[in-house]
Amino acid sequence: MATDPARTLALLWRVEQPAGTRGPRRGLDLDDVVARATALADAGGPDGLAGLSVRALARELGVAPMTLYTYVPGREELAALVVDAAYAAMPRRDTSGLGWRERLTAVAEENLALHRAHPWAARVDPGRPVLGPGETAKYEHELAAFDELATLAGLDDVDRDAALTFLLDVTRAAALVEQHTADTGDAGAWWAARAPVLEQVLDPGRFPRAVRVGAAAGAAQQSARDPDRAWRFGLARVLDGLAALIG
Amino acid sequence: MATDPARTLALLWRVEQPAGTRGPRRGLDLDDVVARATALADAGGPDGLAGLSVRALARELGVAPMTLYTYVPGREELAALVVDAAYAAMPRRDTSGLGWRERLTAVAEENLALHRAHPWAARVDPGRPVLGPGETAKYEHELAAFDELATLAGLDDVDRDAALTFLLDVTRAAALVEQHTADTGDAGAWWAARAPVLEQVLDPGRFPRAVRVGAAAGAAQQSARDPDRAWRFGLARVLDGLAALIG
DNA sequence: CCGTACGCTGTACAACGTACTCCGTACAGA
DNA sequence: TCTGTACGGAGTACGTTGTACAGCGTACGG
Repeated sequence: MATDPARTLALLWRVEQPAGTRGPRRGLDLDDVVARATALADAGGPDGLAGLSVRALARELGVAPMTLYTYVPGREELAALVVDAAYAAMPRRDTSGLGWRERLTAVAEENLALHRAHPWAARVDPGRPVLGPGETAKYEHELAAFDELATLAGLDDVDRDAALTFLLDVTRAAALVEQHTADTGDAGAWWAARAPVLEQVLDPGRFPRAVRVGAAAGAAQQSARDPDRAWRFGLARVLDGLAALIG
Repeated sequence: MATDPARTLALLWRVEQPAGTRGPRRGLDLDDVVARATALADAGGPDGLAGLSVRALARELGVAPMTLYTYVPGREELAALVVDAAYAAMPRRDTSGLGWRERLTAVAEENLALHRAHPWAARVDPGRPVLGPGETAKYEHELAAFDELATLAGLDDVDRDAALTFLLDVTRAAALVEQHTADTGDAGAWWAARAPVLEQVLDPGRFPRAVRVGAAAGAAQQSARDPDRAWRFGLARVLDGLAALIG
């Protein structure tokens, strides 16, 4: 694999070289390839993007595996395209004019919706930016939501970025927990399979808080009444923490 | 693979059935296997745990690949053992008696140290608890750091868990960003490889904030002066957000 | 009308996890 | 002391992965 960053970026932004007109016409469209890959990843559950295989995608597209390599340099670049396309497809509420708390809440909700639509998105390494058009548009939109807060709190650009990262981190983490409880399905079965060993081993004398709090948190997460209490807790804490920056 | 949760838990807690005394003695120690696996994962960088292979570990231990399957049911369980061992090995400062801000800061710093020692630890899915002795001890220790805050703010057990999750999420996210800038190594080279395309494509008219803030944040992360500013920002926000719960 | 650039594919290789089968060891019971 | 058997370990093999390479056929530029 080349893994040439410039080539990957050119692919993401669709600024490939003209690609001479000789030979047979392409049978596929890059956007179709990415759309099908996204569907496959979605079908693959939380690890759908990691589990996305070139061969499976080729089968889906009715094409030989190696054919995909004329569209995309390799698996890694394909994943980047899928991620960026998901970012590009996010609905972005126009919240200009609203208060900063509402704007930040909207951003958080949009990201929560993303993670619900594409469970694998929560496993994308946030430390490795894709720098594609989708991610850039998302970044621009979300930074705009901080306009009022940045003014009120006197945030410079570095802090504005940190504040956004802060908000997204908490949202992603909440999505991961939510997915786990959803995957678990029958919560009783999950615990039932583990209880025999845990009862033998989780000594309330050694781990008083862990046993008590773990049981409470586990029960709360699985209660249908309050599925996203941790999420709302985190969001409220984020907003309060940022509010403390204001004068 | 069996992937029997009870078997995995028994393995983690070392409460395997006695295992009759017939036949040759075991040539390896499970703890050694896990220690070597940890070393291999550490050497593998950020994706070291995902990239840890049974064959490579067997080679390292001077043993046939299949031999490892008499110690561990499969790759997944091996990974769980590695993770739990890393949690178990974390130094845990005794901060009882200190103020809650100091105690929470200590917890955050311990986790940051973990992520620095084992970059792969930041990629462990926090939604899928391992429930081993290491994780349990870590959980107990960290919950204890919230004792004073829970009293002052009237946190119930569910909120206490959520608050801890909140703190750890922000820490993990900061570690991921830090790792990225560390991996990047020569920051100039990273940007240089991407600049030609980005300059062509990042229109400051379309993405005014993204271009401006992105540049500032990128520069700040790579400045040696202020490597963990985002981390301290996040931690301060967490503490302020939690402080708002008091009275 | 040809040469050539290009889309596409079949084959092949290295690496992976792990199921199955066998071998030799060393203890339990006689 | 002898023997049956439980058990640790290893060799082989299968199906999977990403992708390098070489060839084939198509359709346009000259």
